[in-house]
Amino acid sequence: MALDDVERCDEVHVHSGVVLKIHKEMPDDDKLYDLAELFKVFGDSTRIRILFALFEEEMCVCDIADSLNMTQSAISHQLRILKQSRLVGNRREGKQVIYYLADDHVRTIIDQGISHIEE
Amino acid sequence: MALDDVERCDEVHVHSGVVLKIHKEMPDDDKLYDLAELFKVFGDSTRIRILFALFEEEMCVCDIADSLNMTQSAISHQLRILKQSRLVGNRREGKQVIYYLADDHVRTIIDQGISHIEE
DNA sequence: CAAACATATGAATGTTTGTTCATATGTTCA
DNA sequence: TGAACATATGAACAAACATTCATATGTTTG
Repeated sequence: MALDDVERCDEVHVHSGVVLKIHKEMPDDDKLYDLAELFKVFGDSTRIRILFALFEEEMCVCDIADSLNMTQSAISHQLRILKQSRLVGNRREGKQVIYYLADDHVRTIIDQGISHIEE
Repeated sequence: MALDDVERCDEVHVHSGVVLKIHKEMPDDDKLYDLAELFKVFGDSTRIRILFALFEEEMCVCDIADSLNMTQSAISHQLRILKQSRLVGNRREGKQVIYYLADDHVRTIIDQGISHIEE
């Protein structure tokens, strides 16, 4: 589909200078996709609860499932998603796998979210 | 379902002190739900693109649709979601409705997201 | 090596969600 | 007031998703 296949409002209302600037500042599709994917990960309360749990300290899967009162399987599936987006890391310790927060962005993003909803 | 209906790992692995602390620090369900709902809003590339457009300047619905090369209806549906979560505001100016960013959290959250994916 | 434990994963299922299409609401202007 | 324009919205549909269940993989220990 070409760029101009879609309806337009009157020329009066479209300021082509701005439209150009928007195109210029807009990240490319890959980056927009990655960004949306990242925020999607925060968009589930189970995953947010996992992150809050890991704010306290690193933990094995079973401890997380226990703290959140959910099944091991459900938690494991969600940890996979959190790990794919590099929000958490893990390491094996014997039979267990220990998960931990990957970096500080997690906390900053969640804190900003909280201050938004608390306004 | 009671709190202890779910499987547990060996007592050795559950540090009840930590579990208690997690329960203490964990926001209540309403807040977790609201937080997840908020991030869900960021979890769609169309909505992110709308926010990027509004970073440049406030705009009417038609200009946004135009800049993003999408239908008025699709944009309008998404603006409704953005407005519900108070990320954007709007005002009517004659036939048009002008949308604008509600506050700075939007920018901070997106910037943190970008720095995470760029790491 | 076998049993027990901890975690991961594939398939199935019900739910949520983004877009489209048709149409309704609201505003201006002739 | 009626036609034209701008926006909003409900219904429908396909795609994405979270949990469950069954089972596989990996690790320790007797």
